[in-house]
Amino acid sequence: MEQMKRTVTCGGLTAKNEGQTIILNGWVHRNRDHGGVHFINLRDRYGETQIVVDENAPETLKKKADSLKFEYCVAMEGVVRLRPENMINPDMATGEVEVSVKEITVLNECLTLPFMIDEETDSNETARLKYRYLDLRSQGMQNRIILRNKVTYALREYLQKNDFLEIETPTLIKSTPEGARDFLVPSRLHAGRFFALPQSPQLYKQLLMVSGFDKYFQVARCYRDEDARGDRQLEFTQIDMEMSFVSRDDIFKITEGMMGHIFKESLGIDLPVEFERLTYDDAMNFYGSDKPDLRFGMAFKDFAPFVPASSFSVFKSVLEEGGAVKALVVPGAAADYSRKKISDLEETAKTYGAKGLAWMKVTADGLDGGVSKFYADQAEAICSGLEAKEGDLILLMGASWKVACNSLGAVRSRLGKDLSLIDESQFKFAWIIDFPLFEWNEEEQAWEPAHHMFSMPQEQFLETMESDPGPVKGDLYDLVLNGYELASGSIRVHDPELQQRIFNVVGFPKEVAEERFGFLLESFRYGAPPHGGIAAGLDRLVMIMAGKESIKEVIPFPKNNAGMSPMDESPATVDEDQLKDLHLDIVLPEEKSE
RNA sequence: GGAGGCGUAGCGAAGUUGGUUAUCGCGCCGGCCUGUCAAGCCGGAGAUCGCGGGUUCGAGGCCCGUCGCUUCCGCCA
Repeated sequence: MEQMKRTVTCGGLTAKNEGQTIILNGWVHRNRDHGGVHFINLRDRYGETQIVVDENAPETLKKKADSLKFEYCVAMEGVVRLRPENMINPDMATGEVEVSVKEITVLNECLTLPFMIDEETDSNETARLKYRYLDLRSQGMQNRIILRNKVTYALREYLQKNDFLEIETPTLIKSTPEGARDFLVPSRLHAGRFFALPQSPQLYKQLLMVSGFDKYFQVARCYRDEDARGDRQLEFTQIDMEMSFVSRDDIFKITEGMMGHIFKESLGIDLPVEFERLTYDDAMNFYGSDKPDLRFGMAFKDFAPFVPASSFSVFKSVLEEGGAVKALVVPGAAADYSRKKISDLEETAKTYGAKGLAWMKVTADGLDGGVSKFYADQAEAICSGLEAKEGDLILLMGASWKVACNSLGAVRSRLGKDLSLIDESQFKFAWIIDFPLFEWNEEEQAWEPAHHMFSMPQEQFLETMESDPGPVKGDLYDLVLNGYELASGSIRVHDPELQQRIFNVVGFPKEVAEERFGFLLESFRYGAPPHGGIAAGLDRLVMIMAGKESIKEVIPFPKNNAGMSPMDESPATVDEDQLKDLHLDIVLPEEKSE
């Protein structure tokens, strides 16, 4: 092997190398035998090079070239030469040159592939995950893993330059049952006790603030034992940050700077210096989502003013019950949207709890179709109020405020895709600010934290927090990008008294708080600085940058949506002895009878 | 936990209102070919149509059940 070690990579040859004798190591990407002349594309992660076996090559060499199959790992020695003028391949980085091969060594053969290794693998996901090491050979996966590396490199570079320290926090920690379900790790040394894997380094990064590490970050692996989705995995990576002596705007600034640096360094794209800001209320009222895709418009209009004068009773009772009636004007869609297509949209709305989706079309003479007869006499006022023009489709949603927003928001998102309103090349960031701190839980008949309990209420609500929790806004913020929640953070509570007041509002017993995170609360009594932070999903960020719709496309070895790995077949059963060590008995759920 | 979609050769797909030997492309095997770069041409092998049951003279297509995957809701920041 020693003498067939590569002297150059498959992406490294240009006209400048003409005449050099070189050795390449790589994989057989394509093999084209023309009888006389024979071409082999050799590939490694740096690129591809065309190898030529000339017609006057020795028979043994020709035979050897002929025996090479897809993905054989080979070493080739040869001479770099310029391709004939008319044979230059402009689509290939090394397209000016080719290597006239003198010796071929097969380093390892390859079985018949389960799928072809192309630009992108078009095989089913299970096969891709089972043979992930092959899937990762595709150009697309290689590019995305390389992009991911560029992103983590750039963010570390930026944060280090801004005096942040990268500090590791433990991944065997105490379970906190609030929020997502924890992954548990049984303790061998302490029978009946468990560690949890962190859902985030939240408590530890706050403790680091108490310790005086005033600018912290970590590329942190986090775990949540919840059902997976296209943009959610059991384990995922967060760009976790925390700062002391800062306000919300300081955190925005450093995050904007970091994103700017990441996009510039890894994609060559200039982002705006500051991102747009949108309150939670506006995001919900206008786009029906707390993570709106702002690459297209179609903001909702309020339809409530037109309800009382009409005899359409459904909307009337919605308003009487304190709900909302919202309108979505779809420009020029009246002709294209048949009853069938509108009822498809209605189905989308229904998955979000809506009971129906009303509609009407704007014609030259007023309103037509759907519920138009109830609003005929207000046609002019409605059209000017909603800024609707002839040929537009008006969709109307009446429901509780939240259902109306969410369901019409889902319809808007779908229309954005269906009508190709989205410029896929755009990256549209926005801050969503002023989230409510508390949410009313109808079932429990109690207030609960909208996010978590450690976020600071905004100053102007401090006095009325207990008497009227509903309107209390927190110093909470999300960063959204193209319709995805990319990052989430808050200014934290660092005052033990204020923290206790928040526990009281959500009915969180003092003893339980003491038992769960007493160590954090105690630390606040030792001169804890005011602090706040943010955590951004690295997988989601890279996914969006790569133009993909699943984070599995940017994670080297992801689980499938059932939370399993088809490659190693984990999770798996373990030996009795292991269970015994851990003091565990397995009780499987009973078989369904019948 | 719930809803929709999918399951046909190693991979990707087609398969009309149910009707002989289940079709196509890629890959695989054999042969031909002096410049291709998704090479081309000729030939060949390869499928109990996810599994189980039912309706029918006859099921890849219809019905019921079941399993798997997938998208979404719930859940989750």
